[in-house]
Amino acid sequence: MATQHDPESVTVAPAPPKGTLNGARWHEILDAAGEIFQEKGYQAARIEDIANRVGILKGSLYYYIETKEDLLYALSVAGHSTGLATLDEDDATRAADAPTRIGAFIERWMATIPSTPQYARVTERDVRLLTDQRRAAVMEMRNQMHQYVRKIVEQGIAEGHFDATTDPGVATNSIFELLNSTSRWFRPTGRLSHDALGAFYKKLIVQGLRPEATG
Amino acid sequence: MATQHDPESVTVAPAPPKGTLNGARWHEILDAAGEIFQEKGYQAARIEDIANRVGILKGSLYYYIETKEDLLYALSVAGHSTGLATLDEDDATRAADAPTRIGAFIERWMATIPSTPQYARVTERDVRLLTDQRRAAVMEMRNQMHQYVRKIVEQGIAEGHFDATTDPGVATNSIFELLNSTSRWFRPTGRLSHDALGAFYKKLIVQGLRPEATG
Amino acid sequence: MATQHDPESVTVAPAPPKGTLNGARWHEILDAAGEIFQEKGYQAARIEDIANRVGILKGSLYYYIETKEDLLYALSVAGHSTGLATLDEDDATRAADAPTRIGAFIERWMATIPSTPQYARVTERDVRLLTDQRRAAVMEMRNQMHQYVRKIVEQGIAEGHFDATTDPGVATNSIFELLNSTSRWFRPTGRLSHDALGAFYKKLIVQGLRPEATG
Amino acid sequence: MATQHDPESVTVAPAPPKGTLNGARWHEILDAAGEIFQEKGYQAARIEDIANRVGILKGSLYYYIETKEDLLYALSVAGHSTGLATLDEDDATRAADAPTRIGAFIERWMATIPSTPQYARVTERDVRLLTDQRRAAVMEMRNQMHQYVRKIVEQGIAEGHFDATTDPGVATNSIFELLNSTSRWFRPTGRLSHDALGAFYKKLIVQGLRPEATG
DNA sequence: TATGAATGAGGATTCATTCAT
DNA sequence: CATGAATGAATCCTCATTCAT
Repeated sequence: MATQHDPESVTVAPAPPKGTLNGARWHEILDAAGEIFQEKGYQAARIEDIANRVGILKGSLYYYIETKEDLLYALSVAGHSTGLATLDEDDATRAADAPTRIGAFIERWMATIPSTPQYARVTERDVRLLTDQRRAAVMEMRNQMHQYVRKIVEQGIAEGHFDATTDPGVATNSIFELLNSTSRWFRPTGRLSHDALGAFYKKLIVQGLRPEATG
Repeated sequence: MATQHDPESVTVAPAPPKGTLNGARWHEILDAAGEIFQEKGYQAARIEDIANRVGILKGSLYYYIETKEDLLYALSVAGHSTGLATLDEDDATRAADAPTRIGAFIERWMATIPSTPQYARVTERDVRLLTDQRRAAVMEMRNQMHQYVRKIVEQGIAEGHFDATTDPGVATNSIFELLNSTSRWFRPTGRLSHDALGAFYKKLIVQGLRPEATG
Repeated sequence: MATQHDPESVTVAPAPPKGTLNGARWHEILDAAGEIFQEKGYQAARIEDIANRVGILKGSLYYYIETKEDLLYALSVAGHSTGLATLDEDDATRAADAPTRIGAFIERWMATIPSTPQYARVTERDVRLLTDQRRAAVMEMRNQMHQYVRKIVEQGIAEGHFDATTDPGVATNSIFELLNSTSRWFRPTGRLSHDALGAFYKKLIVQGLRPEATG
Repeated sequence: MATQHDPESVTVAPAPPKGTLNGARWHEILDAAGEIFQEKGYQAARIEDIANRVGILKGSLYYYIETKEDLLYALSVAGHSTGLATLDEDDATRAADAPTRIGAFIERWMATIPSTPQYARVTERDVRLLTDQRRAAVMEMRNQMHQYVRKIVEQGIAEGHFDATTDPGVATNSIFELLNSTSRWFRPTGRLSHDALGAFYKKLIVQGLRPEATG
C-alpha cells in the first residue's frame, strides 16, 4: 500500500545535520531550496536566494547545513524515499499479472505527485554533483526502484503479456524517464489532472509493451 | 530522408560569431563544448575545460566566441536543426495514416543519432539560460518540431487510430521526452543498437497510443 | 620561592570580565582556551572549539567574556604573572653571584611548569593581537622579567663571571626564547623530567655565558 | 661547503604550479607572501594583502596558486631548503671534532640569514596548517636537519667533548629553537651584526655543552 | 591565431558576536 | 546560566572575460 505523505513539505526529509530543535525551519529551508533548485538548477541557485526565500540571511543557513551540497543531498534522499515508498504493493497487486502491477505502480507514483513537492524529483539531473559516497547512496536508492520495475517487466515477458523482444533495461529506463519527465513540463490545470496524466502513461506503457497484435 | 549529415561533427553548425577563417577549429570547439556540456552540464562546464579539450588556452577561445552562451546557442541551433531536418517526409509517408507517419518519424529521428553528436539534444534543459532573443529562436524551432508531431497525433485521433481521449499536447511532450531521454543513458553496445532502440520506441508509442482494445 | 600555585588551573587568573558567580567554570574556560590556543594557535582557534571542550555552547561563553581577545589577555596575564612570581629571590640568592642567581632563576622557572598549565607561555607570539592598552600591560610585565634577567647578566659581566663581550640584551632574549621554547616540544616522560631539563638549561646558560677558558 | 644564495629572493623557490613563464612575478609573490606572513601570521594574512603588495588584484594571484596554503608550503620548502643547504660541510670540517663541527654549522647557518629572506624560517610555526602530505614533506626536511645536528651532538658526547649526561634530542631541539628564535626579535643594526650574534650562539652552545669543569 | 597574464564581479563559507527565551 | 538561532562582516576562491604582445 502506498504510504500517505505530508502535503506541502518534503516527504521523508533527512534530519537537519546539527542539533536543531526547530524542525519546522529545516523543512522551510528544504522547501525553499527545492523551489530554487527547480527554478534555476542547482549550480545557478545561490545560497543567498534560498536564505532570502526563507527570510533569513545567507550566513544563518549555515546553522543548518555544512555545504550547499547538503541541500541537494537532502532533497535527493527525500525524493528517492518518496519513490521507494511507492514500491509498496498490497497483497492483491503483488499477486497480479505484470500489466496490472505496472499499471498500479504508475498510478501510485502519479498519486504521490500532488502531495509531494515537485522539486523532489528534479534533483535527478544533479546527482552527479554529489560527493562520491552520497552519490552512491542515492544511486543505490535509484537502483532499488529500477530493479522493482525491471522485475515486473521481466515477469510480463515471462507471462507473455509483454513483447518477448523487449529489453527489460530499456523498458525500465523508458518508464522512469517518462514518469520523471512530467515535472519538467506539467503544471496541473483544470484541463488536465494528475489522474488523467497517470491514466495516459498507464495506457501508453501497458499497451505499448504488449506483444504486437498478430493476425 | 532529407538532409545528409556530416558524421563526427556538429550537423548544422552556425557560423562562428566572429570572423573565423579556421572552420575546422570551430567545429572542434563545438564538439568539445558539446562533450563537456554533456558531462558536466552547461553551468558547471568551464570555458577552460573546453579549451583544454581542444588543446588551446581559454583566452584563445575568445577568438571564436564572444561569450560562453554562444556555445550553448550554437549547439542548441545545431541540435534543433538536425531535429527539424528529420521532419521532412517523402510523399508516400506524407499521405500515410498517423501510426505509419509517427513510426516513420521515430525511425528517422533515431537514424540521425549515430551520425549526430549526442550532445546536440542535451542542451534542451539549458535553453532557459539563453538570452531572450536566442531562446525565442530556439523555442521557435522546438515549437515547429512539436507542432509537426502534434498534428500527426491529432490526425491519428481523427482517423480513429489513436485513443480519442488522448491529449495531443501530452502525447507530443511524452514522445519528445522519451526520444530526448535517450542521450541521458544510451550508449550503443553490441547488445543494443540504435535501430533496436528505435524499434522499441516505435512500438511503444504507436501501440501505446492506440485505442484500448475492446472485446 | 614566592607565590604558591594552584595546580591544574590557571595560576593567577584574572577575574572574569563579567559578573561571574561560577568561578570554577571560568577556570574551566581558561584551561580549555589555553589548550585550544596551544593546539591551533589563537587565530585558528574557534570560540566554538573552546565552548565544546568546556561542554557548553559557544553562545554561552559570552556570559563569561566580551570578546575572544579576553581569553588571550587573561591567559597572557596569567602566564606572565606566573613568570613574575618566579623573580622573587630569597635573601641568600639575592646576595649571590650572577651564575648562582641565574641558575636559581632557571630552576625556579622550570619548577613552575608542572604546576602551571603549559599553555600559559604559548600566548607570547600572539601578544601583538591584543588591543594597544592590553598589549602595553602585558609588555610591561614581560619587560619586568627581561629587566630582572638582564640585570643579572650585567652583574655577571661586571663580576667577570660572564664573558665581557656578551650583549646583555641578546643574552636575555636567548634565555627567554630557550625557556619559552620548552612548551613547543617538551612533554614530560619517564625518560626526561622537568628537573633534568632545567639542569640542562642551567648548565647550558651558565657555562655558555662564562668567559672563554684561557690557557 | 655552504651553497651561495641569491640575495633578496626566496632561495630555493619551488616552481610556480602552473605553466608560468614569468618566474620573476612568482618570486615577487613569494616575497610578498613571506613578508605578510611574517607581519601578521599565516592565518591573519589575507590573500588580498599579498596581492596588493605585489600590485595585482587578489583574483590574479590565483593564476599562480591554487590555494593560500600553496604559498605557505612554497615558503616552507624554500626555508627548509636553505636550511638543508647549510648542512654541507667541507672535508676538513667533516673530519673535525664535534665542537668544531657544531660551531661551523652555527656559523654557516647564521651566514645564510642576510642573504635569505627572513620569513623563510617563520613558517615553522604554521607547518601544522599544511595538508597532511605537505606537512609530512616539510617535517621530513626538518627531520634531516635535526638528525644532522643530533649526530654531531652524539659524536661530541662520544668524544668526551660534550657532557655525558646531555640528552642529544634535547640539545638538538634547544639549538634549533635558539637559532630559529632569532627571526622573532633580531633586526640587524649597526650595534649588532649577524656575525656577532652567530659568535654569541656559537660560544653559548659549544661551551654550554662541554662537560662541567671539574676541580 | 594563440598566449600569458590580469581582471573583477560574484558566490560559498567561516565565525565572532548578539539576543530573546 | 545556558541555549538555539540568527547576524553580517570578512575572506577564500572561481571563472567568464579582456587584452597587449
